[in-house]
Amino acid sequence: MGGTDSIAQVSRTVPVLIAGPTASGKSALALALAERDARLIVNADALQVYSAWRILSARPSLAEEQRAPHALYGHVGKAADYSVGHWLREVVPLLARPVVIVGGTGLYFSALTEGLVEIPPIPSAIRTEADARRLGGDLAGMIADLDSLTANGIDLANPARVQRAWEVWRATGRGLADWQRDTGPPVLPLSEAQGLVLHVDRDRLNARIDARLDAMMAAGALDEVRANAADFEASRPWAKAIGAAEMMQALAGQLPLADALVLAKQATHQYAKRQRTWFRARMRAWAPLGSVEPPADRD
RNA sequence: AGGGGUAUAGCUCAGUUGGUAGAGCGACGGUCUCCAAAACCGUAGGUCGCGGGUUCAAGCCCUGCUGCCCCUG
Repeated sequence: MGGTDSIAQVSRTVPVLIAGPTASGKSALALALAERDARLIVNADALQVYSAWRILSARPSLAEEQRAPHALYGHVGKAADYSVGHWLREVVPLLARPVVIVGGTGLYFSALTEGLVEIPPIPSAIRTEADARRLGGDLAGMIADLDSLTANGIDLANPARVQRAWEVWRATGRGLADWQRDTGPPVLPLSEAQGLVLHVDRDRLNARIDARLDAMMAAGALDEVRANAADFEASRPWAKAIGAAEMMQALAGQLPLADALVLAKQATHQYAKRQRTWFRARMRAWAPLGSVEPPADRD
């Protein structure tokens, strides 16, 4: 498959899932399918859920949102806690309608089609305690608290993974690995949907990424960052939009804007690489699809 | 023009009393079941500006040239 004519081969009945790296043209394809089949477009992108970013996260424009119903876009505020679990719970009721789920967050799709254990949310007090220990460099202490099954199953050099395992143990008194053994059936098995992964040649994708950032700047990305400057906290999930931190520095006069843009493009290339790795390794069963050419300004 | 400084991986730089080179970033590859546009792991890059010389041995010393920077006129 490849090109816009590929749409003809996509199912008109089952849920369609479209994954792909940033700037690969996912949104355009989703919109075409939504218009053809009267589908609801459901976001599967960890950053496009935040209301703070429309331009910087390459969220569908207002005009595009009017062409078809969109869900889970820009509906999360800065103060809210949000993660795969929240996303999955929000997706479930939407599956009653014809949908096309589109995004670049591999973890979200894996949770949807392969399952995710329901582990109780971590109380903020424990999160705070865990953050303090991690930042204090007490990774070894946290690892020592873990049960051996869990410890053997995670990357002990990865602070984020260790913290997650520790938080689960601390909040529930049960090891993460033990919880995960109880993973139930997926909400939407791949066999009941059509999974598509967009592929774009690396060099071409990087060029599209660069062009898209330039387009974002022309569309007012810097103003959007300025509007979020007052309560910008680099460690908060919503603030992780690629380019936000770099442009904040530029606005503060700590970095020439041109340099900030180079860094943002670089970071986006690296992000796209991580996405490619995930799709390649975890979504082998999904149908590969060439990118929809024209629109490089959207996902 | 004269004086001084500098020239080491794509970039910024380390290289101890001379024993044929390292780091960070980048690039490339990978991992990942709840902060995932996150976090983490691995790999590959250098005829040490060019030419002479001293030495068993030179990125390190001497010398000529070239580029760049600073100062003076």
